[in-house]
Amino acid sequence: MPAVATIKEVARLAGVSTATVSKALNSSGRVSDVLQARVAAAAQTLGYAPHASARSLRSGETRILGLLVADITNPYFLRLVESLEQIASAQGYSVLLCNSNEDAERERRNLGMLVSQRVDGIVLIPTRESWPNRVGSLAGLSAPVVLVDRPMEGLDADTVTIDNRMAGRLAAEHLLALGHRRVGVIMGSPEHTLARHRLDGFRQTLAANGIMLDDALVERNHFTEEAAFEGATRMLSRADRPTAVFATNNHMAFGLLGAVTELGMTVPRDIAIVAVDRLPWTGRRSGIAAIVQPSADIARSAIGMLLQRIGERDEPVGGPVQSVVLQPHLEAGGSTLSILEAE
Amino acid sequence: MPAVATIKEVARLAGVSTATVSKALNSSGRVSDVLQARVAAAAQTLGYAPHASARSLRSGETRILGLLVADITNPYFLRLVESLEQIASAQGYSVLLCNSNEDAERERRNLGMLVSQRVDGIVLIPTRESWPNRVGSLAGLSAPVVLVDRPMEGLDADTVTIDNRMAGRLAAEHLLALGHRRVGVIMGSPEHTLARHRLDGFRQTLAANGIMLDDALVERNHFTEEAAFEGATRMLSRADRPTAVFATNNHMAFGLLGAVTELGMTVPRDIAIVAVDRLPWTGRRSGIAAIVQPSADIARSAIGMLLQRIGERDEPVGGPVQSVVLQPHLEAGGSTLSILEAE
DNA sequence: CTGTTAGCGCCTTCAA
DNA sequence: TTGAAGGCGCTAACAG
Repeated sequence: MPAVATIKEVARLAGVSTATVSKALNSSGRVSDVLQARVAAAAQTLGYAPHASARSLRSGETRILGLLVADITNPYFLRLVESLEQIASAQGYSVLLCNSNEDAERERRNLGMLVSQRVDGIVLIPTRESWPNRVGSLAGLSAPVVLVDRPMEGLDADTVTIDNRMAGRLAAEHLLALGHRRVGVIMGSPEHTLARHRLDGFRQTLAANGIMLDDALVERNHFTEEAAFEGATRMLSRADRPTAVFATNNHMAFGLLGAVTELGMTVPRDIAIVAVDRLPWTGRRSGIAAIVQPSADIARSAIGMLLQRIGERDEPVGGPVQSVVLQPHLEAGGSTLSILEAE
Repeated sequence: MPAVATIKEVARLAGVSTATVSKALNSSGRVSDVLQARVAAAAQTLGYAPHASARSLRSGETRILGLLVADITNPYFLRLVESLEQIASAQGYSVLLCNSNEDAERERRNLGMLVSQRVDGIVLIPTRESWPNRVGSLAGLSAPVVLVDRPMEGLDADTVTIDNRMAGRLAAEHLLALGHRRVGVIMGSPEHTLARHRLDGFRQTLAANGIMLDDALVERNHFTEEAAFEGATRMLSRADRPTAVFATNNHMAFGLLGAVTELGMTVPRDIAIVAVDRLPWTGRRSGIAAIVQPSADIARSAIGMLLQRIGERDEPVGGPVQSVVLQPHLEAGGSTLSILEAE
């Protein structure tokens, strides 16, 4: 296993100085065509590839972005990672992927690693739990951070989120339009802003249409599929069970779907479901209506803001913190149970 | 945005030399308890984090592994990435993620990037198409490479694959046990070893049980969901359509599933399906039997072999090339259509 | 247009 | 036990 050639070896082979090699290969500074060609040839034959560590030690930039994701098993975050990688790559950045697995301590360690790596910027989907002085640590970071999906109280950082109240509202409007009156909600912990906003939007829209959301039909669980499964089983076993259910994210929807199947029910024949985020690879044919978060747009915004901050790095003052809020949209798939037709 | 503190600043604050700081923080060499504590305190207050680039320039290792994945939209590869990240992380390695998107040219560029980054090792799931001198380039690499899932003709590298003939065999045995006689296959291009092996195992097992696979019921398509959808639609529209279908991977299964739904059929009521890889997050309840590839084990083997090579780096000769073949297993889910019961 | 030089931050001799 | 010095590979500044 020979080590990769260095600039010095290229220089020797081409019969020039290392500075000339550098200039030739980076098209910086003037180099005569003859030497240009000779250097290129030498680099070619040696299979030269510049040593990124040496270069970033010198230049102070790594052309790497850190992706610190709370939970990569969430299909929505996964699609986000996919988009982020693609967009970063198109802009000439590589991507260091870290999964915190909803573990605060892992997030802390991963962040330290990204700092050590001197990544040029960080896309952070924070864990639900925090760790000691998280806000302070993030604020003191030398690399710009953009927060995605989950905003963070007190942190003065760029943010990309969706309008979660609107997500709830779209879900409610969809079910109302189909004639549903008795509806349930499978959600995670109401202590988390995001889930609460989705519920609020849902409830308020129902209320505005004269329907009072029965609190007994709001299952507040842990954010796990299992908890959602149990909650949903409970809810659907009631005599006065709802005709439609709103699931506030992918994990909730999977749990709900499991309960539905387990109970011998079929979607959308027996029950209508609207969920935030399309269930991956089954979306349009599952009979489940989805409130879709525009992950490609979110990724584009996030990387865009990051690159802007990176560009500003040497400026005296950075611009004001930006907060982009994107709108989700309904994707009914045309197959949700309609009470109107049934009647 | 202040830059991260350097070892020099820590040294000054602690009133010692940089060498002492280095020794103290890395527990290499002897340092008195007093200085040890003073250094630790200084590092703490300055928020010191060693500059990974400087360190790797010096040490010649990056503690980064490259993940070069052919197609991250394939749920199976995605689960693999998840496992790989987790295992690498547990071993103190970070992960640089690249998606080739089944594009040979992108793979080539990404590989160059990984070389520039001087990653300590590369997990490669190669694209189906090759690029000029791919084998040569990979063979000449200074970092060890482990090939996952798709072996590569002529490349002398460690490999982790599953027994693809066995995958076909398990699928066939499952369907035979359920009493199916007329079965179809939705596969990608037979030019690719992997798909061909799965078909071979399937066909041979049928033959061994006195059943001749009707070649008209083998849809050979591109490896896309769309192509599979079309092929499946064609197959299921026949008068003599099969009672069970084998899909050779996730994309094929999704296409097949789409066709089934589109034609108003239900799984497993109207047709039995067995597919390689569990459809993500729907597996046990979908009525589809899965030939499961043990992704966690595959990831463990791959990282293990890589770390072993990395450990051997300075050795005179590396050990012989290893080729691990893992066994898939059937996960029927108890809900596949049984012809026996139906009769 | 080309080459020499210095230094980015770190770790590892080697000498005290 | 501690510190001084050199060099990993690269590029920007300057000198020729």
